[in-house]
Amino acid sequence: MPELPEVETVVRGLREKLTGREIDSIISYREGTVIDERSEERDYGNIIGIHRKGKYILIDTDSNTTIMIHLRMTGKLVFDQPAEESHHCRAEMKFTDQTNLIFDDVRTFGKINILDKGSEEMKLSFLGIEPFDKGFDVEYLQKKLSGRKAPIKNILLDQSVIAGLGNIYVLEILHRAKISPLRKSSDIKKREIAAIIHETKEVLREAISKNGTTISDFRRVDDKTGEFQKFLRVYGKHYCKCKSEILRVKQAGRTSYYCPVCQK
DNA sequence: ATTGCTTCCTGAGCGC
DNA sequence: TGCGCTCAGGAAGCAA
Repeated sequence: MPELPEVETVVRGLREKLTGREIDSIISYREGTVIDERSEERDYGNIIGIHRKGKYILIDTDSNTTIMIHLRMTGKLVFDQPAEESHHCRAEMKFTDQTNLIFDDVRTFGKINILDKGSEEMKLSFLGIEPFDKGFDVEYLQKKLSGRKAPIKNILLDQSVIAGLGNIYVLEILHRAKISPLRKSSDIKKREIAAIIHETKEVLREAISKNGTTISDFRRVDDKTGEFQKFLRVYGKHYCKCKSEILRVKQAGRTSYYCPVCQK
């Protein structure tokens, strides 16, 4: 499931492969996957920049256009692959030099929004802070947690609090910070908040350096898998490194994994 | 204001 | 072999 490190990995791949290419067409093979919301009809233009906000991929062109892509759970962007080789091809971007980019998405939740440049600002204004921003510090998180009765796990998953975390990384962060995902947010102590901040940056940095986590579907732009799944400590595990059994519980509709001995 | 449930969707894995 | 059930989950939308 693409979270910040996987999206960052894809963005880096896209930047290398797509920068400077001219978009000839964008084909939607499924109703609702590609949505052109621009104020007027015009060419897509040449790709001049690719970046990321939270889990959203943003592709800028010189035609006053920003292409916003969200992979959701099973979306993949694969460069230079014939559409017929992709099992669940939902959309395709064709370039004037005959190369292409395939949007493959088994569960069809992913979306490609074609926008007037700048209008993504408003659309993404609900997003919270980026984990690598200077402002992501104890003071920021303390403010967000104070008075909140929901479990810490739920708050960390909230994109309007921190942009980019998903189920896997939130659980890895809490395990490294030695905090149970069940803890009430307002009860988390200052030094524990500091641990969460530190481990968030650390886990994300490590995961990006390993090209993200592939559990089942995630692929890089060259269709290779990530490697961080080898370094997970709780997600999907049966035993903690301390030999205790990892517990599984449902929180906000998602499975949480945690070690009742290491995490308090 | 905050919280939590349902919905979208398909394929894998399991029991019978 | 094949059927039906459960599970995986990001974010929107809605209800309490």
